[in-house]
Amino acid sequence: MSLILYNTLTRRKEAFTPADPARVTMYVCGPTVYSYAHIGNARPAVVFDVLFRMLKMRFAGVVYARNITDIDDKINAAAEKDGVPIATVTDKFAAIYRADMSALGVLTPTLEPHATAHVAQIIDMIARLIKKGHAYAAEGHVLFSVPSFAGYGQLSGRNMDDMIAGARVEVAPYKKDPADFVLWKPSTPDLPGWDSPWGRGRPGWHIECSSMIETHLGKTIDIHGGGHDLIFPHHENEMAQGMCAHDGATYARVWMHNGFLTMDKEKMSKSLGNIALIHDLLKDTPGEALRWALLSAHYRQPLDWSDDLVGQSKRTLDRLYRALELVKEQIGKAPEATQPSEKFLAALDDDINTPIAMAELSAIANAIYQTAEADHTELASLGGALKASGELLGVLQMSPDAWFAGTLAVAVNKALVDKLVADRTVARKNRDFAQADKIRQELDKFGVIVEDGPNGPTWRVK
RNA sequence: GGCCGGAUGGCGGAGUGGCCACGCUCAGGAUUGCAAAUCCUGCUACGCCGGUUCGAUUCCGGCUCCGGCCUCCA
Repeated sequence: MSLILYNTLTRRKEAFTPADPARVTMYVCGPTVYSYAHIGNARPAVVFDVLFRMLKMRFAGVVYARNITDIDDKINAAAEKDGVPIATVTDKFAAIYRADMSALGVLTPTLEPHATAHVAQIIDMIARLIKKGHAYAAEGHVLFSVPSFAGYGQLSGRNMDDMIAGARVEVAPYKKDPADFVLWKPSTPDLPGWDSPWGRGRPGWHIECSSMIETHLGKTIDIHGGGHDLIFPHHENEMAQGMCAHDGATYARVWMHNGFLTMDKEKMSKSLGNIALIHDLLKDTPGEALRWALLSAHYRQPLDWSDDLVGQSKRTLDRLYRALELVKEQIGKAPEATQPSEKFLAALDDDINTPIAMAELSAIANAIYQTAEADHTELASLGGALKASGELLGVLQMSPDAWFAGTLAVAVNKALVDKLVADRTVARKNRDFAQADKIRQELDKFGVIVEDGPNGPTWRVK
């Protein structure tokens, strides 16, 4: 089986073959760090994390870069509001972003380049674009000349006439063509800026990514990913810059875009106010449950976020963890990850079909429940496959004990729960069921459920 | 206006020209001191209208509705 990926550029599923299997390159547009990230921001991070895991399993070397945009007017605004340097804002929110991603089981990318560390390279790339006749300086700005690149519009499937007809293109006196976009813009003395041949200023958004890709990954990368809303103008512009700087070399061999997370059927966005911050969600939901919810729909489909979705995800994982717990009880130790099941791999290989992959996880769990308790070989085998499959998806990585105790309110003393459960066991031995039920009701107040199994009682958080 | 997606059972969500997705929820049964967990059964799904076909949720045509991009945006 080979890996099949949908390519936005060709609008088809294609077999994926990297240019160099020893160095597969992937770049995904990361966050602009000026405030807390919402769960919609997490979708690309989680989706491409799954792809990163798949690539690592398959190829000898994978270089995955996810940038941190730390030059941006919104950052400037936030810093000015608090009267602090922009680094204070960006350092804070970059750290929070990393913590959020970690909680969602997202692996650290190979590289996390910061725009501020690449200003020299950005200036160099802009200078080369000017030299090649694809950009021009005007009134302290440098603009990319869209008409100079015949291939403009191929990614987003739009042509210049349509865009101008849309009449939403910013008109500025220094633009030679209304579609030209900014590579460098001047900074007033109160704004952050860097010296350049065109005066003190700061880079435009699109050039940052092109430059960081060139610096770390090369002229042509295998996979470029990001949210669907980045296709135009961001990725279209990135591609134009990269191809023009490199005499037409392919910029990205495969373009991938995830669909949106919606809330009440509308795109989650700060301006609409329909957002759920990862930071807040993690307060009462395990990261794996959020991750499961994010992967519950195919990555190119829209996904409507709701409390109900999170609840369903949590309960589904409960059942999978219970299967792992059962294996552990029967064979006497936690199963170790072996190999993901073939069906599971086949599902992910087909353009990262996570819903089918997740169905396979359930199938393995069902097989565990239906396997004879004495068949330790089979149980260990199934448990190992479940664990290994979960690993590729980035779930089922906790011990069942930790999972079931995970959301226990901090205020509740774990030792107290254990004591109450022990007291209840004594009551049951004495056949004092009234007392036993009373204790159970007590535990229920903490959200704790006691289950009487063949090997004594266990408890978990609802 | 231009470009691009989507419409599946109580909910989430795959997929397919004819047969079971899968998960969650709910109901009934088995089991249990009672529960929970587990097992069994059920809740007669595929936006509308035509067409092709022995047969369409799946292909073709038309329609309606919803969403996204065209401006910072994952």
